[in-house]
Amino acid sequence: MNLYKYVSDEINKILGFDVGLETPKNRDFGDFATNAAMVGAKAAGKNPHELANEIVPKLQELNFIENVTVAGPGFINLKIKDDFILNNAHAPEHIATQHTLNLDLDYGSYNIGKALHIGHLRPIVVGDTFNRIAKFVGHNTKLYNHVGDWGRPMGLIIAWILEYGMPKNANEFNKIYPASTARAKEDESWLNNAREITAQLQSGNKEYTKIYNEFIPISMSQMNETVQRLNVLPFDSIMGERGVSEYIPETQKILENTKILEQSDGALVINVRNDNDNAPMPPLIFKTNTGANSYAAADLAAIYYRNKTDKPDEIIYFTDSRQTLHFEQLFRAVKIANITTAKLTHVGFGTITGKDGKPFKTRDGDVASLSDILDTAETAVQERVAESKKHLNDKIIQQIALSAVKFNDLIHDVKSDYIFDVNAITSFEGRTGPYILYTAVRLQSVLNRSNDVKITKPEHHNLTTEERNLLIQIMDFEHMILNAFENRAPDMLANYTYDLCQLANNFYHNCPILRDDINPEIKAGRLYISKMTFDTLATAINLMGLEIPSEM
RNA sequence: GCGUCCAUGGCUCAAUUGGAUAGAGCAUCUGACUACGGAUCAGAAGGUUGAGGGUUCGAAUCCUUCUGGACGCGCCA
Repeated sequence: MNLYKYVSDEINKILGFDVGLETPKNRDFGDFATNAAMVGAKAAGKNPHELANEIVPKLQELNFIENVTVAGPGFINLKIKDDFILNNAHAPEHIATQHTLNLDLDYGSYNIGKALHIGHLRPIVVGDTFNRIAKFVGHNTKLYNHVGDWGRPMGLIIAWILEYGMPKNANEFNKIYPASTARAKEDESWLNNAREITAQLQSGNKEYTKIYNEFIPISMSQMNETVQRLNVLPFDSIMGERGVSEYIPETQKILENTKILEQSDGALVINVRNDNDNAPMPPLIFKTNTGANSYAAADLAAIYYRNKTDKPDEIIYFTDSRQTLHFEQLFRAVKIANITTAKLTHVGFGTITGKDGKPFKTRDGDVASLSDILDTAETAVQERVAESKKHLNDKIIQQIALSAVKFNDLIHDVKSDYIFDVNAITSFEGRTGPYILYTAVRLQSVLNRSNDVKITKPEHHNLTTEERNLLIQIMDFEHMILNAFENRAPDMLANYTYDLCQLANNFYHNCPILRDDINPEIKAGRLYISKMTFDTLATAINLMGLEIPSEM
């Protein structure tokens, strides 16, 4: 049961108007509180306490209410009956919403030429979890990986290959783009050559296409390998810039029909400025002066394509917040040309930084690759396991390491930068992924040991404070997950899960379950609560794309 | 220069989107029935929420000025 919604609905019904229901930070006040008396006082011409005293008797009639009190400046605090909590708490199930939305989610954005690096971590991890959340609350999603496989980097790579030959493996391939970029910085003719090659590739040059088709698979298979380690759901479409470029002519026609394409210094641009803009708003470049398609053209064509094939209600992009201006321009252009009526959303991430507050680099000063980061975490787990003289297999070590990296990523507010401190996330003490998994493993261990006891809902069970708090948290899952979806904020899920684990460990310590001196009735009640807790935790862990190890 | 975002104990992050006594983790100190699994749990200490002003019953949250930082501002993606 969604306790919050139930209580809120019942109160609104009995009072005849909608009140704002809150859960007090301090549990001593009660399970729920409303500020209705304070909000309504002025309009009613009464003081908050007077008004509160009129409301209280009505609320006392509700059969699930233990007591109602007025406190502070006029808060009305409610306490829910224990029996009601025990009888209505259950582990979360998929939610069937009345308004199922078709959502196109865009994240990942591999770049051909560059191995996946730390900058890909957040979009993929957060995007994946958001996808799982969206499905959990009843929406349809389609996952797009808008691969960067058609822009200037292709020209730079081809130019290099023309001179030095085809790379033999992924490692060799990875060196090409940085080398060619460095050369372009010093040598303008090299850059111009690459730009020219890019334009010709895009218009079908056979020689370049042949080279292109050879290195693309090398790069893609390497990136797919890395992503598989992240345990994320597969993309539905990896149609990248090249794939959507097929739709650029149709998109261009729409833009021409609406007469918004303009010539400017040899380029084709769309003016997206607004009269009340007080910020610089450069035009969106559709085609460059060499005739190459810009990334904006690919983005426009992608929206055109998705609108046609998916009829999405909303397209959500998960990228670095440095692209905010680009998406603002893009969304304006879409609106002007009326390419789709779908809502367009950009979720912009902060940067992952080192301790110095600058973008995270390895000790050598290079951008850390995603696989390096996972390797580092796995090594740290291995050391930790060795210290504690345990023996865990490779799979478990990977599961624990991944939980450390992903949970740390998910728990941060997406908008803000966060510091990637290898030591902190691999110490595994406190608020970490391993803590979450450990809690689940212990609960599972208790459940496994209780084979002879049937786990059913007890007729009656006197709740301890720990049990009560835990059950209320479980009953808050649905409310939380709906909020996480609405706010595009998977960090709400991560924070909730951590709180759940704290309460679960609290319960575990203070409420012995299988010990011999515990009577069978209490044992049954606590097993019931343990099972529900485990199921809730397992759901949360699954939504974060993590796995519960068989032991730890 | 213009714009966007940010600033919360020594450190890393929360705060139900305007609610009550600002909560956790790390680090520090003290403890836990001879471990239903100690990667755990309990307690102590640590705060004028960057600074000033304003809005109202009520501000970390909204407005404003300032300070400090990150990022962005036409042919890169």
